[in-house]
Amino acid sequence: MLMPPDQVTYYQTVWNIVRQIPTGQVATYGQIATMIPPPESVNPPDYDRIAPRWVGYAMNAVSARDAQDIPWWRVINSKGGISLAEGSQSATLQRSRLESEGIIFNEKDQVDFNQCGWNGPDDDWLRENDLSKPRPLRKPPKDKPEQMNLL
DNA sequence: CGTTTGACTACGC
DNA sequence: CGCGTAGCCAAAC
Repeated sequence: MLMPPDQVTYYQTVWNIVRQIPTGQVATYGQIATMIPPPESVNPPDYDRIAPRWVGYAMNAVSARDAQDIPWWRVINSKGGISLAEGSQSATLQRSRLESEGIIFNEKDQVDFNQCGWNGPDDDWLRENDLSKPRPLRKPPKDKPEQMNLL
């Protein structure tokens, strides 16, 4: 079996992660990038800024055929907005699909990560796939002010 | 074949 | 907060 180029591996890793995003939740490009170990050719400090773009390339490379298999619309940018060209057919489709999953966009066309942000795959899945745990997008709800948790 | 252009993000003003 | 920029992979011009 032929060994695929690194790029193919990277893209497939991205797609595998995107497949794990549950209905009604969203992940960011940067969040997905932090799960994937940096290639040796990249300086680790640079990786955090470079890799999110690679995730964007991977999403751009999702073919129409694969799109059935990959919930590409659940990947948005770090500001909580849709990165596709505003007004484009793709952007409209992405937003409508998210809204049909119950996701709310505010007046600035951004979602609330505390409400719909994804905190990453299960630990078991991450371990099986040799991936790192991402920074959670959704902070633990402090809905009980009277109950102060341990620091 | 050099240039441009992205589905990005952290950081410095 | 908003704006500009660096960082750098591929694919389309």
